[in-house]
Formats: sequence, structure tokens, C-alpha cells
Amino acid sequence: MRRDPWQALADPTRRQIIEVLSKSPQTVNTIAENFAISRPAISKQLKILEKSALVTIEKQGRERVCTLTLAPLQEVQIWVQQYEAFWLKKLDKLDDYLKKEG
Amino acid sequence: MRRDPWQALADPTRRQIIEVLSKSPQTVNTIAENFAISRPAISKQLKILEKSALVTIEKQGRERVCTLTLAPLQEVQIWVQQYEAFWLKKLDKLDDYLKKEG
DNA sequence: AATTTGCGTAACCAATCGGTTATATTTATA
DNA sequence: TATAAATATAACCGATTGGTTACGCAAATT
Repeated sequence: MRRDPWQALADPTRRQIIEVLSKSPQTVNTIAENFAISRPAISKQLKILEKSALVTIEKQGRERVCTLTLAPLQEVQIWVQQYEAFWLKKLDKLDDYLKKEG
Repeated sequence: MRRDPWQALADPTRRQIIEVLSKSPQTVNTIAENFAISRPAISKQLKILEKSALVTIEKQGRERVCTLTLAPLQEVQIWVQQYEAFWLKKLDKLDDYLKKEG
């Protein structure tokens, strides 16, 4: 049941978890301290992030250390960049047009 | 009821609609031809895209012409790029470390 | 050995999602 | 003017989402 990074990033809480983990790897409880919702809710979101390969969870004693993996963001970035290119091309065409007609 | 672009982009059908519209503005039916799902389903998705400002829908006679607006993608791109920077910085640190210790 | 800590899991719930079919409305066409 | 075309809207539906509380269990602490 592999997860689509788009779907994983759709939720603001999950994006915030990523933000928190970008400072450093952290345990589940430490992450949860940043949020108003319950710890099991955070656990669930972490599992979703894990399934989309954005986070790896490593057992260390009774704690679980969560680490960010940014690789899946590439898919998103490439998709967006493709449209950035399209966008710039369109601007170029407009530019050409204005130069010819102007 | 303004929509989050992240949430709008979470659905693969909606991303595909964006792809279709990136060729040129199109009417609802023309868009729908690209998909196996019903036309009302496409209408719904278009409305979601409209609410997140990714698409504008203009009435022209009995047709509605849908045009792509890529501006909201900037929010996504900036968010992702911020982590690209983080990622590169981390690689730099690793590089420094390896040079010192190596 | 008993207790506390850190976490997962299960059961539940209301809201939202993404689709459907049926119907209504407006505009173009014969 | 009757009809066809393009589309929206409503009512409905099952699945998913994102949260909750209650409970269980292994590891650390006392």
C-alpha cells in the first residue's frame, strides 16, 4: 500500500510534521509536543508519512526516532517545474508577440 | 471557502485535468473526453480547481471555457524548494565533516 | 518486582471525497 | 417553435480521512 507523496502532503498537519523533522530527527512524543492533537493522531500521520517514504521510523529502545527523507519531494518538484517551464514558454510567446506587433 | 492548492493537487484526476489544460484552454466536455468518469464528476473536480484558483471558468454561450492559472503552484514550489535548500545544506555539512575527518 | 514511560493498535465517529444517476436550465440549431 | 447540446445541480452512496478514547505491551526506572 505505497502512498502517493501528493496525497501525503495534502494534509497541513503532515506538512508541519515535515517542518518539525527538518530541524532534526525526533521521537514520536517530541514531535507530538508541537501539536494540539492527541499522540495517537500523530502516530497515524507519521505512519502515512512513512508509507510515502517521507519519513523513516527507527526503533531505539522504547522510543521511535523519526527521520525525514526528502527524496519523494522530487516527484512533486519535477511535476511543478514542468509547469514552470510551460509558464515561462507562454510568457516568451507573449513577449515575442508583443515585440512583433508592438 | 478558499481551497488549499495542496489539497487540490492531491487527486490524480485533478492533476491530469491540469495536464490537459496546459495544452490549451478547453470546454468542460472536451476535457471530459480524456477521462473514463462521468461529465458531472469532471464538473465537480473543475469546481474544486476553480476554488483553489488553479482554473478559471468563463461562460461563452452555452459552453464554459476552462483556463489554467499556474500562480497557485508557486506556493507549492516555494515550499518544496525550501526543503531542497535544507537538503543541500545537509549534504554540505556531510561534505565538510568528511573532509575534516577523512 | 512493581511502576512508569513511550508508543502502537483497535474501535469508533462525524465529515469529506469522489463517484454515480436523474433532473433542470440556458443557449444554439433545425 | 420544438429540439438538441452544454452544462450545472441535487440527491445519493460507499470509501476514506482525521480525529477521538480505551487499551495493550515492551523497555526503562524505582
